[in-house]
Amino acid sequence: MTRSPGENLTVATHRATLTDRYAAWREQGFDASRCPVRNVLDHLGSKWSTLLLIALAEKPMRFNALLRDVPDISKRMLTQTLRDLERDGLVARQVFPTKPPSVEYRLSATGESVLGPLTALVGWAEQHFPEIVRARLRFDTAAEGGSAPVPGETARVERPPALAPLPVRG
Amino acid sequence: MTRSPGENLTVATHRATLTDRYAAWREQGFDASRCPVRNVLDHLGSKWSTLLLIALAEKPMRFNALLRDVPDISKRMLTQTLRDLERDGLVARQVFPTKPPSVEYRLSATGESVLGPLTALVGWAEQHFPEIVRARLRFDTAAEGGSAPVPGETARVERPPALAPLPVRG
DNA sequence: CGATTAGGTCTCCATTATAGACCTACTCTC
DNA sequence: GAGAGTAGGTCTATAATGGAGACCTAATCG
Repeated sequence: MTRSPGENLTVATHRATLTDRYAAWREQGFDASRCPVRNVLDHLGSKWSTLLLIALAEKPMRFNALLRDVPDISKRMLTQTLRDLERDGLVARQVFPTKPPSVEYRLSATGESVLGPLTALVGWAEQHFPEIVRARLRFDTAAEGGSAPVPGETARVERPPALAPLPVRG
Repeated sequence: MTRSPGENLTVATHRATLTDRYAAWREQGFDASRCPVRNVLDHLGSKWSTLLLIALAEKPMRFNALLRDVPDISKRMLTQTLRDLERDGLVARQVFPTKPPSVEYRLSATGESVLGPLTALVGWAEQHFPEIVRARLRFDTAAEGGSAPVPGETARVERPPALAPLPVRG
């Protein structure tokens, strides 16, 4: 489990773990209400959730502080995302009886527990970001410079064809 | 870094890391094109991406195999999600010149490298799933059983008011 | 009295997701 | 050689979601 440079072994382990989990979900008919990926990760993956969790990782914050801190978010989305996070128990909302009542949001224990996986993912994203940008450029220029910019083209075989021919029929 | 039960120390580390990263993004004006969270994680978090990555973690698959395997996905979304993943370089698309040309999708090296963080996140999701379900129930019943089911209610202060009074004004 | 702050809600429009019909090319069956 | 089936999609029409910004309530400041 120590992050050695030879990741092949750990990749195999992850593969196995995920395959196993996936099989289990399948067996349950992929019931959305029982599949953690569809149930939990969908929320986490939404545009603002991660950003808010990271913002709140530093310290508890009030509504308008978050609004200022996460520049492009609208009030509506902030409210809704915070509600979702609160509903899932990742964020706790606390109202203080000040003259205009102030509301503070903070990570719950559960919310803190997600920081680990989240850090791993953010680390991955930062590490592979240049690579991904390059891939996008390649893809986009390939799409433009392809055989024909005509949009009505079906089944174009752009990339070098084959290695293992795959059975022609099932 | 060894997953000991006393996670407080590691939580502090993650907190620090994320806070640090967040500050860096802020300094760059949160430019979306430079922020890995907004740029990369958004894609990964989309409804189908994770599921497809997990499906492909097991073995390369063809279009219709994926369509059958991930039951609720529509053709259009499968196409689009695969394109996105291909564009980001996480998935490689390979066309075989069989009689009806067949297309195989497989994880690229980059795609494999995300399995680690992904496994961590999936593990977290499965581990905390019951907890989250409970939180949701609590939240939903609290919302229903609240003072009034009338939808036109503003600024309700449902939860027990205060502890630290927070400065009344900035 | 009018302006400002806090913490939202509400409405409206634009974007995105989804289902499902359709298409092309080929093979197999009869 | 007509019709059905398979592979890998595209296209269209509609439903759901996202986002900008107006609006609301209560209190305090000038």
